[in-house]
Amino acid sequence: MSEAGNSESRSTRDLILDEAIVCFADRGYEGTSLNDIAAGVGIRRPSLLHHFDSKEALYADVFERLLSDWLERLDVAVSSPGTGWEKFELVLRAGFELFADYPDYVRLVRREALDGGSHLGIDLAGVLKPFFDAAVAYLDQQMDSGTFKRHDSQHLLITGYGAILTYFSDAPFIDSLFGEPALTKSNIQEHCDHVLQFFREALVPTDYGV
Amino acid sequence: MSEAGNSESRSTRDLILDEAIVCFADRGYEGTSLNDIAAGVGIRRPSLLHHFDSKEALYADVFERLLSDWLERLDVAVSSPGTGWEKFELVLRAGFELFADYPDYVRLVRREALDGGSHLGIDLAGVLKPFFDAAVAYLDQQMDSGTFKRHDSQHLLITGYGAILTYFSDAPFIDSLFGEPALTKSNIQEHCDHVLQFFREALVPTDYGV
DNA sequence: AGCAAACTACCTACTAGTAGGTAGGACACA
DNA sequence: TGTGTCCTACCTACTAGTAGGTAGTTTGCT
Repeated sequence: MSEAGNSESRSTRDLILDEAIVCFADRGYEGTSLNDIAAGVGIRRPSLLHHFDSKEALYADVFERLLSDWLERLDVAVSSPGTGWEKFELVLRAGFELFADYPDYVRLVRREALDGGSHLGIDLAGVLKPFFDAAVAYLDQQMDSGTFKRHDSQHLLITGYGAILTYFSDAPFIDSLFGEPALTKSNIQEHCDHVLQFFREALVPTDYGV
Repeated sequence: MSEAGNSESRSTRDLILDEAIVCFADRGYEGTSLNDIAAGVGIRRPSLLHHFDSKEALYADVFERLLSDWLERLDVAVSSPGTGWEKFELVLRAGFELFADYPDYVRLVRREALDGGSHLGIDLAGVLKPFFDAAVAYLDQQMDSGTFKRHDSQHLLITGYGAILTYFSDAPFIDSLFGEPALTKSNIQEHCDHVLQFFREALVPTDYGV
């Protein structure tokens, strides 16, 4: 979160946003009623609507907060020093860390990607496209110089996006397949290490070693 | 589909199931009303409820049809001959083919995985777990014998699951990132080839060649 | 074959309940 | 005395599901 502090120091508006994220992530936009959110905060629906003009406006604000959090951390990771595999690993680990901190956000984004952004004024893909394009350019450059093995950069990124997001978004499903909770610290770490090993073996030429 | 024929040869019940799949995949369980589905078929809601006891029963039937379709094709692919990478590639390609045929099914499963199976009597993960366990055993055996490089089989499968499903479930989102439709025949083929190349480089030891 | 009972598939009209949203009053605090 | 925050009470629109009725077809009996 951008803000810190216990529930008493946070404004009602922030408490509503907190609760809305959980509800929208859990049950989706249509599956969540304003009554659910208001009840979670401990107020009535009309009081909630005093802080937000409408359900759509609340949803948009939730998403705005999410995106600003993400872009902030993404910027830090992307603008970090390092080259080749080192940098790639750093950005990927930052992504994992981000998602591990906000698994609710991940499920929200997944739902939005599924719905095609129909609830939103803002265009999720449009906001992320510059980062996507920059990543494509970076990968192409690494492949041109021989630091990375040749792959289709766009498809590679989508594969990575899917491999990482799915672990968080489909956690309840993976719980059942694994027979143990997917989102424990150690299991998240394991999956992160696995994805990194996987990408390294697919990307880094063998004569470059580790 | 299990059944074939044009819309006139299909029973009303089947037409309802067809429409329900599209609606549930598009807008989710909560976002779809029985009026939407009935209107898509060209009948009234009460007539729809003559064929299905309730909305939940309809949803369950949709899922039952989906699962039987999937398991049928999965069985064929899994029980195919072949060893090592060949077999792995065959099963993966079968999965891609299946998803390409029924992108709506993929989005439905994704939504269900997100919701944790809350709408369903049957347990999606429970049905798929035997296949998952069999795949884990197969991979472990390949790694023990040195045919595949060592990875965590469970995490490897989840990574593959995510990499493949995401391309279909998040297609509208990927459309925007790519700047062109993701679900064209050629783009699906490209992504399939990419994922296979990716997995081969991560799995097949270099001294085994192609 | 002819007739009647039963069944199928659909309809309109309704129920009870819930959704998002609004109007206006109570209360606290500056 | 404002101003901000909350409330109750209400609205309209929509939801899933039911009641009851009506064509048309199928079935069974003579």
